[in-house]
Amino acid sequence: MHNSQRRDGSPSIVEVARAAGVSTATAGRVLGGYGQTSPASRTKVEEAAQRLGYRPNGLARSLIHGSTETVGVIVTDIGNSFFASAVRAVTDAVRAAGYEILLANTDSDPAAEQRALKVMWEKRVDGLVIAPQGPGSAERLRAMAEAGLPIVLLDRPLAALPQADQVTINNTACARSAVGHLTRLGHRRIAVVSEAAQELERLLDAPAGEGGDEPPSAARLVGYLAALRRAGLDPDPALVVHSPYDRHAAERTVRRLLRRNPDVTAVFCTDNVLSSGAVAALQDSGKSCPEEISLVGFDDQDWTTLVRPRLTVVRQPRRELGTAAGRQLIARLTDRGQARAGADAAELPGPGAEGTGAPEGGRPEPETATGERIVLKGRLVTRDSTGPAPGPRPASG
Amino acid sequence: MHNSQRRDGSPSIVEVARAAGVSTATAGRVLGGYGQTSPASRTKVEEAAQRLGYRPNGLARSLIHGSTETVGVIVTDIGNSFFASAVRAVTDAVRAAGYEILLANTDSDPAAEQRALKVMWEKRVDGLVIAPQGPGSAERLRAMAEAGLPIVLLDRPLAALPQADQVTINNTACARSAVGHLTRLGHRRIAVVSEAAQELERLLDAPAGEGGDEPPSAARLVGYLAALRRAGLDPDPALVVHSPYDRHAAERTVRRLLRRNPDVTAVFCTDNVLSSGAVAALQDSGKSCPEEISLVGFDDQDWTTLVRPRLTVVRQPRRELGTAAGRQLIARLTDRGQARAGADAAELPGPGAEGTGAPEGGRPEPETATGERIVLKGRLVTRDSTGPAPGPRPASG
DNA sequence: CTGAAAGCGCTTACAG
DNA sequence: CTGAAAGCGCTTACAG
Repeated sequence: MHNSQRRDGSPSIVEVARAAGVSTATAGRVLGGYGQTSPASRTKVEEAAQRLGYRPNGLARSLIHGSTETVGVIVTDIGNSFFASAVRAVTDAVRAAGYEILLANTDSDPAAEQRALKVMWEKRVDGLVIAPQGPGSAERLRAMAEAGLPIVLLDRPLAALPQADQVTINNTACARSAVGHLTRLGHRRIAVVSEAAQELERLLDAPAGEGGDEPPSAARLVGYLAALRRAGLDPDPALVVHSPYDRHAAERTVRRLLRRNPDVTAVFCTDNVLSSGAVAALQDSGKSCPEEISLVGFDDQDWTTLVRPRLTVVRQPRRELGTAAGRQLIARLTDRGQARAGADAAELPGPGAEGTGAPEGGRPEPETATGERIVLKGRLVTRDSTGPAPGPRPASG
Repeated sequence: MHNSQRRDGSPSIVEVARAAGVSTATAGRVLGGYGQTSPASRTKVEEAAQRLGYRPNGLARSLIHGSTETVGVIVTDIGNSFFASAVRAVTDAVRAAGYEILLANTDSDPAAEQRALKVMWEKRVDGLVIAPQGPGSAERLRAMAEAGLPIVLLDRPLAALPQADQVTINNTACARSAVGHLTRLGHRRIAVVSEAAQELERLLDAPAGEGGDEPPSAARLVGYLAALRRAGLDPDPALVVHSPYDRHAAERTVRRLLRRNPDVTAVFCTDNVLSSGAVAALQDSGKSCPEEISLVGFDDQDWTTLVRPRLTVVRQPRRELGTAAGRQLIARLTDRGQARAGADAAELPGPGAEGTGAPEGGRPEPETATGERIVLKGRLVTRDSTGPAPGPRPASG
């Protein structure tokens, strides 16, 4: 009456074995569905298990197998609609292969990231999908990567961690396309709202049109600069404004921008929360859109077709990003180091995928090989918030 | 060279013990931070652990302790902004107490829910926060509840599972307030878009003004009916329209509604995705809002102040809901069955909390006791999408 | 097909 | 303070 039930009320395999009159090995084989068992012991064990309310203990199983069928997913904020969509897709992709996810948010706090990594590692996740914070993340991830834990970087690359796979979108090209749209409409005073504005100096020196190793915000700023350059325009630091990652902060920032630079005729926002702040600021500014001022947002959220004018945006394939990341991780977990999720990603509806740097087999240690680079394509969706530049100046090619 | 490193490359406590020249018990005490250890062995063991790259195995620890410091969180869709916010808050609440979360989506599919529950149970989560599907969920959860697993129901009650705690909002009162606002503005032909429209018959017979045990959609419909009744209006089944949980479906539904019932002067939407569909439909209808038609949405999302007219909505405390659910679960996990998160919830900024049915201590078996009922308050936020009913009829009431 | 035994990596009484 | 031993719940060779 005291030792036949464990503390959590669930009997172990030895109780079931005893009740069924077989050894624990046989009970284990029946209940775990491995090895050989006779129909006779099968019925005895199953009946006993049923009667006692047996429930397998995944911890013991994982301890032996060395795998938990669980992957860690670390993002900055699951409350952000971008990550909500992406994580949903990651979940679906890995769950289809029988994996659960352990979720953590970092709010871009290195300490929180560190803590999440430590806990997940101790809980023995089989792999990791992570939207890293920045260069520091590479240091935090290195030991895990070197120990052979499959890691897929989501949305943000990490040049210092080449062995990890990464799934990103072509941010620079997207931004170039958005701003190119504006220059073709004749705009010459084009502002950009960016989280990476402080890095303008550095990015001005970046090789023309590249930004593959930059985080999204910086890569988009590179695209902005490239588009200006192509149109023969000089970047004006006063029009490259920084905003914290918060809608109301972005609203204040844009309001101030427009007040101080009345000649601005177009604004490009480099992500979803900055976009909503900019819409609010514009509505408040008294300027008509797109007649007096044009606006391009980032990330095609539902509300962008509900506001008036409908917002021209860069659409990024959020779900596909998550799907590709999840599939890539699964490929690593099953193919054991010879993964090529590039092929899988190419099956995705919208975006194409470009895998590069695939390790050609034969290397004994995949740890020293370089990970997949999967780049999904976003695209400009032109709607009503962008129009010809106002004033006498004619549109130029 | 072969047996000093495990398959995952991480040495176990016995390797560390050997390297440090102590017993595994002593090594365990140092590395696990329990028991008594001398400074001498502490340094020896720590040095060895450092050198070998020791990393504790949480599975073994959990197997012994009988707890995993992990809670399951099951929602219909983390991609939905409501759950994205709520889950974020749950995560923060439980993480503050040292717990991780295992996340699953069900898409309201009973089979998916069943599978998630099974896996989480086998992985030995210490507790569960779940937005259940409906009555079937009670059956699926019963065994776990009876085995003593703490369960907190998020957003949706489950009358058939009284032992679980539940955290909901006062949906009926919110809806009554929203529709009351419309009747006071003189509207008499008020439509409602609801996922629970098919249940109208049954709900018409519900005790006046109650809806505490109904899922949100039904509870809101009850509130709608109560508000009509109070205004002396008879509900018209033609104005209670069902829509699947999808923005575009909702848009079509509302368009059809308005076409067939040109005398409708107000529409109440009972959740966030239905609201965005309705806004789209209204914009498309050619009717001006609020002059010809008023609209009340549900769930105060960012975009509701970005559209014109700004949307009048019922604001629900999404984050607080998640926080209260997380705290309640933690209370159960630490207080061992004597939890009272009602007090905690009352500390939350906005909403008040009403705990009822708290079990008064002394009962030997908490399993037979009834769980907490925490009800958070939503409220109507009046903006520009609601105005006086058009036509000759004066406002009454 | 079946069972006794060893083991996954750690923790916990129990002696000393 | 320390170590030998047993044990958490399961799986895996190894004999039979």
